[in-house]
Amino acid sequence: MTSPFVQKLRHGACLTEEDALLLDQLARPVHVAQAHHDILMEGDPPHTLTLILEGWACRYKQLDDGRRQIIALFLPGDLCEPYGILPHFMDHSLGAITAIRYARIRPDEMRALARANARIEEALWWDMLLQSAMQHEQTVSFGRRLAAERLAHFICELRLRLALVGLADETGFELPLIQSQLADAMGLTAVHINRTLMELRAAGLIELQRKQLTIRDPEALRNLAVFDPVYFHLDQRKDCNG
Amino acid sequence: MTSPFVQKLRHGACLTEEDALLLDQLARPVHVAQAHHDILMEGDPPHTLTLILEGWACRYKQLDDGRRQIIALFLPGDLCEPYGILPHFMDHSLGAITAIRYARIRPDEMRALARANARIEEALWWDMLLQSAMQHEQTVSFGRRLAAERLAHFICELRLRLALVGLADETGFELPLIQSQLADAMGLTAVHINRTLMELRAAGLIELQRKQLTIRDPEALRNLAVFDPVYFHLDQRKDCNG
DNA sequence: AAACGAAATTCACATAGGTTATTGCATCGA
DNA sequence: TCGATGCAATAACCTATGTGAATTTCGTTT
Repeated sequence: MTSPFVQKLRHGACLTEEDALLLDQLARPVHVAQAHHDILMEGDPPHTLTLILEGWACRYKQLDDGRRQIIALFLPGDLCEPYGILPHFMDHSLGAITAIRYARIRPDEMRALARANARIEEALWWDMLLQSAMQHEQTVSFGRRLAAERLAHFICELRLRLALVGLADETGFELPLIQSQLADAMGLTAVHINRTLMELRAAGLIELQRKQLTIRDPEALRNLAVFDPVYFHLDQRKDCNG
Repeated sequence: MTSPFVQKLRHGACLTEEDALLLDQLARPVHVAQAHHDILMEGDPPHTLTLILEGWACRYKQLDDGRRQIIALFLPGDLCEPYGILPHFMDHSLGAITAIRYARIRPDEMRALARANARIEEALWWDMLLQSAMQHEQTVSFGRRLAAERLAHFICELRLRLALVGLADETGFELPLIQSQLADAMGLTAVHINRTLMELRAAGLIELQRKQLTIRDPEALRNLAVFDPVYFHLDQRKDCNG
């Protein structure tokens, strides 16, 4: 079984078996965190990068009056910070959504590996390109998409991200977020998430029960979202041949 | 006169005179673009990084029905893409807001320079950290801040960014955006930007006439925005001595 | 100074989404 | 079996922001 980290990075560059091994060796030892617990809090010195191995986590900020915004979701294989630098102090928190397994990686080691291995370096840069492109789409969603479009886009993007690490197929995936977490992730309220979910259900686009999201009509969902996956830059990889 | 690029990067790492020279030599030749013209359009192959030398530019996306979202503003000294990688095809457009002067830099040259010079590498990573932190704040703004808070935050952030390159002081700066551009940048409509601007004026926080933004009450503005500049990570630089 | 066009301002009205509260339904531990 | 508890669903009402016009101001050109 290849790790989700390697599995994801292979979409950005051609990695050999040896490259895969080098990456996986960095990702030790394995740590765990319980659901709803913080891995890092705003103001903490991070010391290491965080790599999610299993489960879901998120980057979030909380305003003084309690308003909370989830800035990014992290799935298996996701690096929670750009690989080359750590801030002295966190300007946001990193929280586990489900129970998670994760690794802590020192950025100087990551940098040394990238410097020594052009394929790995390429893969890591591609990953940053994708992270940043997803941030851009999020700005577009929050700024200009209606709730239903926004939710549809979110589902399409999540499905593709999970598919890259073998955790989703055409028909759906496991979505471990409750509606208030969805709300915090989408810049809406829980009540409105509920309404919008109902709307998508009524339109026959999705189903969602017991944390299992089923996409009933993929094309209609993509159309509503105007989801175009070019921003994943899956064309960046040179052909991997012998 | 040090270039705005070097001037900005000096906030992220200690650069010698020689480092500054190396960076400035990369940034040649100089190109120009007229106000309102696109430098790169969605779908174009970019070939080079874009470095803004003078004037304002922006990253934006346009939806099919005309809705437009400005994703980021680029000021003098700003690199419009992460320095180490270019997508094969742009997933967004890059447009000049004012007339601009800019340089085109090949990412392999940028990477080579960073690899050869640890101070420059550090500075570039800090710049990426800042870019990404600003994106996070934008998500918080769009998701959870009311129009007046959002606008106030935007002004505080812009002022600080411009101050880093000597283009703003405590009292204000030149803001070359018309209200419909402000609207596209903040995920609001021009009418509501107008209302909100009026509100901030009426509260005695700002003035804005003939593209000159004056901050009348900096503290009140910061309070309204709950603006905390820790996310600029201005503490990252090791002390620069002898 | 007149004339023009772009931008700012204002108005009346519409609506997407927020707020607060209630209900029902699982699940779970005692 | 019985409350707790957490979450989904829904309802009634509210408000921040959007929409689609005027109308006014202002900078620029003639």
